[in-house]
Amino acid sequence: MAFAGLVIYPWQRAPAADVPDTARSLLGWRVTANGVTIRLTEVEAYAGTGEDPASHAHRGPTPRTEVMFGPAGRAYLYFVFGVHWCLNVVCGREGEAAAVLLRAGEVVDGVDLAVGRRGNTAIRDLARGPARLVVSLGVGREANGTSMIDGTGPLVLAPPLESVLVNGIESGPRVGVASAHDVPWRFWLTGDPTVSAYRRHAPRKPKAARPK
DNA sequence: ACTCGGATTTTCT
DNA sequence: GAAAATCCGAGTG
Repeated sequence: MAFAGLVIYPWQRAPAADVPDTARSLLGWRVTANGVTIRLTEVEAYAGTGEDPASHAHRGPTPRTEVMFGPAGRAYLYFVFGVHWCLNVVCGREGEAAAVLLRAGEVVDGVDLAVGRRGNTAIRDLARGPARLVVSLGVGREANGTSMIDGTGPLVLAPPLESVLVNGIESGPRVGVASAHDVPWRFWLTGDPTVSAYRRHAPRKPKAARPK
């Protein structure tokens, strides 16, 4: 019997260059935190320094992206648009900076808790989008840098209990990124209702005169 | 059903 | 100082 703290999944040993394959393989896995479990239905891959201009780590380590350069299996949470948190699983070897963004999933346990955190929302929209997923899990900045493997942090990432054969897996361009529209590194379960709607990156409106 | 704009703060140039 | 891996509500067809 394996010691929980010593479990190493194969993708944790994979190099950063394999992050698209890792992302695809994580579909159907379960993320649990604070009484809510979500089955992943949509993810995106981000590669490390230099190769992927859409990655936060593209220009090398900074205080924010430091955790991405650490060992695979930790959580990388970032704050976006001054409003939302999004959750990534760090991938690649130490010193590399790949990550998989958890974009959407189906709440399979703790639905009541998730509804309490998300407010009046359709069940299937509870985790339909990266920021929504984080709200349902009830995590925030305190989870950044913690392991998602060994149970020492609030988040636990676990393989599917049974083989979750579905219709299939599709891929396409990543959502909302300001560059690299041509890289099909978004993966989702075909036809799953909890997959978020694709939106092309919308250019920001030039700043209007500020009232007051 | 779809499009548009605002919120709000961290990060890096 | 500007941009950012988003979400929600309002307005229109």
